[in-house]
Amino acid sequence: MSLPHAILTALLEKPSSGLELTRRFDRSIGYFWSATHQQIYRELGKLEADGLIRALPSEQPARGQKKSYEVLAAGRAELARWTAASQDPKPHRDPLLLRLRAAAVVGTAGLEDDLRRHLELHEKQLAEYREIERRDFPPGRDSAEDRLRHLVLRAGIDLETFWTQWLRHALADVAELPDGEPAGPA
Amino acid sequence: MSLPHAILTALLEKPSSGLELTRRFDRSIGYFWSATHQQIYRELGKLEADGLIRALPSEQPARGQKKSYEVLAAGRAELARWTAASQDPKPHRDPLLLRLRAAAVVGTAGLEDDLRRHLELHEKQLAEYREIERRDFPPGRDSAEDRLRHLVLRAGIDLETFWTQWLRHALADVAELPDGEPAGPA
DNA sequence: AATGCCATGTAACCGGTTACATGATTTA
DNA sequence: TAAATCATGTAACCGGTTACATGGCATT
Repeated sequence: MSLPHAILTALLEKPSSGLELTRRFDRSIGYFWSATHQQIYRELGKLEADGLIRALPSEQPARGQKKSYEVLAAGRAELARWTAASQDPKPHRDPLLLRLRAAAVVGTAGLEDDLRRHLELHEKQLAEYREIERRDFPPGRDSAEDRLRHLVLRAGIDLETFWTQWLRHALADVAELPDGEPAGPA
Repeated sequence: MSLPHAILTALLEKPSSGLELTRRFDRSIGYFWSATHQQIYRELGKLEADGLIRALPSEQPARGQKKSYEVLAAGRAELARWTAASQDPKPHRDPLLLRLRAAAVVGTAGLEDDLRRHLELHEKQLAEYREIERRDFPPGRDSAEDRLRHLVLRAGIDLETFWTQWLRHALADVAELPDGEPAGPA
């Protein structure tokens, strides 16, 4: 149940319409919690029905008309409750690691290209994060909020760094392996 | 669409019944693709209907009776196809990073305990991975299959290492921040 | 008037989660 | 024979994904 809280956070940072939220999810928020516009509109409806947010009264509510929302006191309280609540980490699900394991059984033929492609994507993402860090977090000045936001960005940078390094190892290993399937099961 | 392929891989490594698969998912496979027994039985039924696996004929198929499966040629081919196919990386979804971002808005009160708990869980997982590495991958000997399996385990070790380090940074930062909510929005 | 974009939605589907049901086998 | 455990399943739900629909506004 994280999507409503992601939206509450985004709306507290700045009241927005559904489409504006969608764009912000495509950018910064989506780096660790992505959402499509369909999800966002659906969730905005629920949050409004639950009394956690409200539409800004200025605009008339009609189809095709922009409708902006702001967080109510109950919404802020719910977000604070959720942030402080204990939550178990959900298990990973990584198809790429699964494919490597499958390749140990059926062979590595065809894998190398996609590993290279993934490496490029992660390198691109890493560069993007580093650019954000350079722009938004110059050394020296860090308020309380900045400290936390920088910490989150650091997680993104370190994760992408890990993936690029791991993929380089993987490519080196796969390159010197025979293409076909290995010997049968033990 | 990774669950069926995770099952095919597991069955190629060793033909098994549904419950045996469930246990193997709890152990090694589940480290990067978890599944419950309900999912597994459902998927075994589909895979059998699609002609990718078959029940071993020895056992009688009755409720409460063990039923083991093996992979057919079509199943192995499908797994090889999937392993080689290009697949886009799916976007991350990490509630913990989201909570940090929310904490930048509503304050860090109550967060510290859960960060500590997560740190302990990741340290435990890391120790488990390292033990597996010590036991299954002694230095020196690595066949082709071993090389790939070791690579996957290395990903687990490095990811857990990242998380433990990041959580220690996070705890240090949160500890020296005021508990309450920070100043209002810009 | 036609085209294209902005903005908000609806509907169907699909995989994962949770709760529960049922039969068979072992052990007290 | 009662309880516990092994083993296989069914059903309802829920969040995320994909495809499509509709209205308003700006440009040509």
